[in-house]
Amino acid sequence: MSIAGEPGRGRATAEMVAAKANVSRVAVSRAFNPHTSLKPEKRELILRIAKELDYTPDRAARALVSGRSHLVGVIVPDVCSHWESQEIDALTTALQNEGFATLLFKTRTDYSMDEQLLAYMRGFNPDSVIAFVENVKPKTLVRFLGRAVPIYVNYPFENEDDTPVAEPLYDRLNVFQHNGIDQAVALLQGFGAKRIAYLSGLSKSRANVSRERTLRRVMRERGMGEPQIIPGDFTYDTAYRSTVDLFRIGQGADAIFAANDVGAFGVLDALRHELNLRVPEDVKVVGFDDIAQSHWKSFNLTTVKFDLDERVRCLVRLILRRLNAPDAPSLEETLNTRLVVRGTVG
Amino acid sequence: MSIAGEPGRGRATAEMVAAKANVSRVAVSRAFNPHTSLKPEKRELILRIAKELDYTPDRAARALVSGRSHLVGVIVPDVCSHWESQEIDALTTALQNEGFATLLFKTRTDYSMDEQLLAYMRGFNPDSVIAFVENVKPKTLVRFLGRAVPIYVNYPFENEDDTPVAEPLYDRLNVFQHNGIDQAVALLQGFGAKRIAYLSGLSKSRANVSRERTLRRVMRERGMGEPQIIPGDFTYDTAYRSTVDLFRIGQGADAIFAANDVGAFGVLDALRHELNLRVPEDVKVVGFDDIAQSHWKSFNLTTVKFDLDERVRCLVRLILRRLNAPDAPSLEETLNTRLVVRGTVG
DNA sequence: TTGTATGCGTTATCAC
DNA sequence: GTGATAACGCATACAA
Repeated sequence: MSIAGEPGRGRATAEMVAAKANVSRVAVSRAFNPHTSLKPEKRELILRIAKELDYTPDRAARALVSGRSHLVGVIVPDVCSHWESQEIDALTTALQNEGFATLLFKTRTDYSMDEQLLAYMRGFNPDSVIAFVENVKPKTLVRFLGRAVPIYVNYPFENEDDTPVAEPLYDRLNVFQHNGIDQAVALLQGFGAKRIAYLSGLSKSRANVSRERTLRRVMRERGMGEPQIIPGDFTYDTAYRSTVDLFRIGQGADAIFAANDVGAFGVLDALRHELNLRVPEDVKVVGFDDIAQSHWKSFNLTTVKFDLDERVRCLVRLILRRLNAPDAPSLEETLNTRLVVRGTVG
Repeated sequence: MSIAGEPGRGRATAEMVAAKANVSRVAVSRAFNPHTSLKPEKRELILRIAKELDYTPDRAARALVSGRSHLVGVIVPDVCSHWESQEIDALTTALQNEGFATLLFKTRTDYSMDEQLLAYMRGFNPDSVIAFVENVKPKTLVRFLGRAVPIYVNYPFENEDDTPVAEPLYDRLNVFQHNGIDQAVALLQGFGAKRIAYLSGLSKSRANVSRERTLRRVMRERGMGEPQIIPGDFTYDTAYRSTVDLFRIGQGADAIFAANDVGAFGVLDALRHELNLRVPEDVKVVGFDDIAQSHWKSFNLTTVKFDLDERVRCLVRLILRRLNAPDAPSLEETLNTRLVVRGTVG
């Protein structure tokens, strides 16, 4: 079972393949780079021998000379948060299909991201970086990226000056939340809800702030007054406590719009198991995200949905476009939201 | 467009730092490798200049010559499956602290893993690989790993010949499930359960087979006869359907032991919302994993727990031990389970 | 179409 | 303790 070159441990190298195929080392390199010119039969031969020897080009070496690591850094505060884990999953699959690998970096859950982590990350030379964190300014991030251009998932505010800034360069996925929120409020209104409470997410989060502002505007447009804001941080436990407080200490509400699905679960459990209220008869509940659990019978949650697959496609497209045109000005993609109606409003 | 030597785009190199600090390029390299000998003041100076220039050693170049990529490959079928996402999260944090980055690879959910993915992964030259998949034999995996030694999470069977095999070399984390299962069955027995059903996980899964066998043995030892096996695949939906079938078509049960927590959630929802049975009065339920959701009020699940932190520590220890002794024989670590008692048994 | 020569940024091996 | 020099494995400009 031993072969010339002995690839038992320590991988086969291009040189070994070249030797066995009676070609030059360069030919082997070319065989693995589709756009180069090489006689088809020769390429075929080389690829066959390579397979025999279990040879794959070393990406570290390739990265060194080509300046492409084929690594995409993903910075997350929490891998196991439901929405993010679904997004990482889909993103990894999509990137894999394009020949990239996902490199995971974890920040602290409080959204802080120190320069040490950034410097550490840069050492791996990612071709691109997707930041799920929101507290780090592009200006800071860019310093640590070498040639990579960061991608931000952006939740545009109402009335915000949105002209792209030239410096520093970063690409954006703009997620417009208006449609879904408007549909949700219309549904609530149609079922007679008057007093709507908004269970906030982390106050630092742009996604949260944007949701709250949009909700405010939509309700105003529909002549429904102001939503009552109750404190939250995207977690189940806080949502649970806040809901109990809203009804035990505060004035209660006809409907609760939660900043995310997991928070909505906490709301539901508090309403049903602690406050003995019926959903949707006594209180209606709407979430945000449409994570996989939302269709579970315990929750059966009406929620504002992102299209995950479309979202991932946008991100991958941004990466590829940027790699094809490293000097292009700021790139953008756009995504919308829509309402998924289940059992918690009615 | 941009000026070379300027750290704006295109990172600073060791040479630039050397020039600015008036030292040799080699000194810069040494400054970043703690165990090398360098006059402390000199090291300090270099590190300061490096910080000024935002310099970090390029890991691709370093990997090329040192043979260490500081990349740990993690192969998962499903990032968003609850237990795995928690494990990936903890693992990434732990690895990051040791200077490694997590490289994510996704297999198909059906546990298949083709050689194309393996070859692809190997190109990145991971220092170590942790396989959460169970259908790939070490013998196959090793072919694609170069110098890395794979780590398997192993669920030893009862009465299994467990002498480590010399060839191929791989390291193992042995998870003994007996303690937790025994405690769970004792609790069920203490509360008078006689007919226990086991909601199976994927039948191909070693973890599942081991759980089932251990449950069988524990029940036999306690004079409780055989468990009834109902089909499952670790998902909520299948668990839900199987539970309904068990009571509508089959004979029902006093208690259901689910192969994982998510399955147990499906069981709970089916019992309460579809079959109008009370838990734990009519039917008792036990899960496996103790994921974060299990303490949620909707579920409040009694479950067999792995200690996640301990598990991650074991994995990291295996990686470090192996890197320190690449030629050592098969390494092992051991982990136990225990019962977490909540509200679904009583 | 093919081969030769060079360089990518770093660490290891020697000398001193 | 320090510096020159040689790898590491690959891709590309250039010459043939």
